[in-house]
Amino acid sequence: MAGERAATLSDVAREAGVSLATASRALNGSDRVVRPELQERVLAAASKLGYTPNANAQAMARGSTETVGLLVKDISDPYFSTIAGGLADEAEKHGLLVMLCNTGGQPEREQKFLAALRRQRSRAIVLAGSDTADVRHTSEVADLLTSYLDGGGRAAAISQPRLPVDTVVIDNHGGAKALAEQLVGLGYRRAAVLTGPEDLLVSAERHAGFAEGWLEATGSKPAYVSDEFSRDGGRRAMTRLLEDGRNDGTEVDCVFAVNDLMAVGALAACRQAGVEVGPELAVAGFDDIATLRDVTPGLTTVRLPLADIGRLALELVLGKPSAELRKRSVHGEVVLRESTPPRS
Amino acid sequence: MAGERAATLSDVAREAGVSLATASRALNGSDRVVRPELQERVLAAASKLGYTPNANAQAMARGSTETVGLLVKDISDPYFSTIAGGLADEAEKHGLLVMLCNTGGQPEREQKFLAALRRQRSRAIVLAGSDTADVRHTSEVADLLTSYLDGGGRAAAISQPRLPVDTVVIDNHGGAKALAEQLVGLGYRRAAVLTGPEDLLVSAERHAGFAEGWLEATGSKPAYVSDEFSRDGGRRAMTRLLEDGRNDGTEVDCVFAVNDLMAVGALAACRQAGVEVGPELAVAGFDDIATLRDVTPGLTTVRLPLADIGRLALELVLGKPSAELRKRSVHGEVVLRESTPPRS
DNA sequence: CTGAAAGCGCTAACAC
DNA sequence: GTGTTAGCGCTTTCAG
Repeated sequence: MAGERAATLSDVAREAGVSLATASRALNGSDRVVRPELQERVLAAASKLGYTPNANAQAMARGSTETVGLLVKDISDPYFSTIAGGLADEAEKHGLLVMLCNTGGQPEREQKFLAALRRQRSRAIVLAGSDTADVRHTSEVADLLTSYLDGGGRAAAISQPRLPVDTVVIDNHGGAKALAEQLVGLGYRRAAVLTGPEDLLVSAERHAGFAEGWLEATGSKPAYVSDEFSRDGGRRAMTRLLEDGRNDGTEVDCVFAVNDLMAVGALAACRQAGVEVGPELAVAGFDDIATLRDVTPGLTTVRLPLADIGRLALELVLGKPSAELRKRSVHGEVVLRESTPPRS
Repeated sequence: MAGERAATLSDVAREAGVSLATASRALNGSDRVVRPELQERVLAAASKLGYTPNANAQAMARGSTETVGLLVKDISDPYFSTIAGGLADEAEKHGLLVMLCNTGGQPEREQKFLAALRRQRSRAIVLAGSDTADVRHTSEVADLLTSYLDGGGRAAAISQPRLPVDTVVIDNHGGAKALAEQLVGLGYRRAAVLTGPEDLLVSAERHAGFAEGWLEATGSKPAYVSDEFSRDGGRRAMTRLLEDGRNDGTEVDCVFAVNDLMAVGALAACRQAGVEVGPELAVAGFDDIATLRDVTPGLTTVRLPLADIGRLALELVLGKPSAELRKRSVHGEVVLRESTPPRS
């Protein structure tokens, strides 16, 4: 069978003894209606020939596709894969295919993907986690998006509203602030924040929110240590924090890692240093990654409805376009667990 | 600007004062060469007009696309997202876009996606984790794949070789067997397996491999409890196992959960039941999910090079086609951690 | 090296 | 209702 030129619509039309147009109408229910008898003949011919419509040809003729693009920094990161899961689910409901673009956080790749998505005439593009303080890159992305939008595309971002598109705004600041307040309420008084790179917005916002809450509640600013926005970054930052504290007597009683991955790294560092998290030192994270809900001690964190965020972003980008930019805010919820027991 | 019909190749050609053919050749380096001067003129015109090639049109004219499809059961599951990450990386190197299809384990969806991918004329399709003992569904998928292949498509699977395509075979049996042997070597004598649904092949294979290893080493077959192939399934199965053991005196000293997620659920169940994993009861998993490497106690497991598996699958499916089906075996490596200390 | 022209497979006016 | 016939935007013979 191999090599057998795939059956086309005209093949089907010929086989059914009808015109091209009729075959087309019968096969895809346009507004026009086809006589049942013919309809059946066409369907029969199509299945006999093993006909499969050519989506590319349809896209050309119709001027629109059935695909949406999703840009993430790293699909193997549970934060993004959970968002992707929600978005993929929603896409399926709309009969859309999603093009997964793994940028690896590299600006060039991001731009390349954006161009590719534009070439594909993707119906819509959702950008997740592409927030940097890198102004140059941000403006290049903004330009690419703008021309994509001008061409009739739709786009949305999941992040902070720095791009000229609809966005699902995650309240990193508020969530971290609420967490700080709760921790102070539990009796903690000396905090440190484990942050990612300075130019990573999520990290910066969570840091700022926590600092603000902490300052308002205690009158003092939390210390902080920066490292990678990853499990190992968290471990290293915590190790450094522990060492420094011992050397200069600036021990803290509570640590906020700006995401769960870093928090888990911090947990590991504590374990290695013989510090018992909970009784001796409180540790909290952010995101509430599902697979991490079983670490011990249970990690206090700020829960984000990640899957919903993905769904929401797609809804937003598929909804009817409006002149002004839309924003949909999503708030986190503080989840207290054993890693931050009430301080006695 | 909006609404402005996107510039086409003919616009560019006209603007540059050359023919359509020349513009095409200049813009995409066909085998033909264009005089540098003209080349430049075309490039200039293209950038002036903000020209973006239409991938759908190219696909039609060329008869081939730049996309590959990836079917996974659940992208938010770290097992799949890690595979997806590796595959996406590799795809990027080849300049390919990946269409992510989240099947949710539903056969109909899987078939729908396969059809969609075929319509899209995807260059290749990689199926991950779609292994059921459901013969009917398997054969329907096989049929769909066959006709896709006949149409010139390429496909590969990650799993067991039950489909008529190249496959990256994961040695679930061998890995589990090796784990069993090591556990016996550590001094364990009474094991139980926490399995997923009977018709899930990965689960069945791991169970069988473990049972075989255990039987050969101890002369007895491990008990087993089935539940969902998930964290909660693991928790429930473990809870039941613990209760039963207390009631009828069949306590075990060692438990093998067929994947890390279930193992983590089992850990939670033990914690709740006041059983100390490690000293009192050994627990092991399978996969070595990255984010789970920090649970306490450290989970003994069988490490699978998940990202490599994704990469490998793409390589396989992109490599030159061969008459006979190719298989690439991937083996797991037992990683001993604190959850299975040597038995004293 | 360049241009003219014939498709690629399908949809959507537009007639009948 | 159904058929005819232009395209959709690009690549690729086939002639020059």
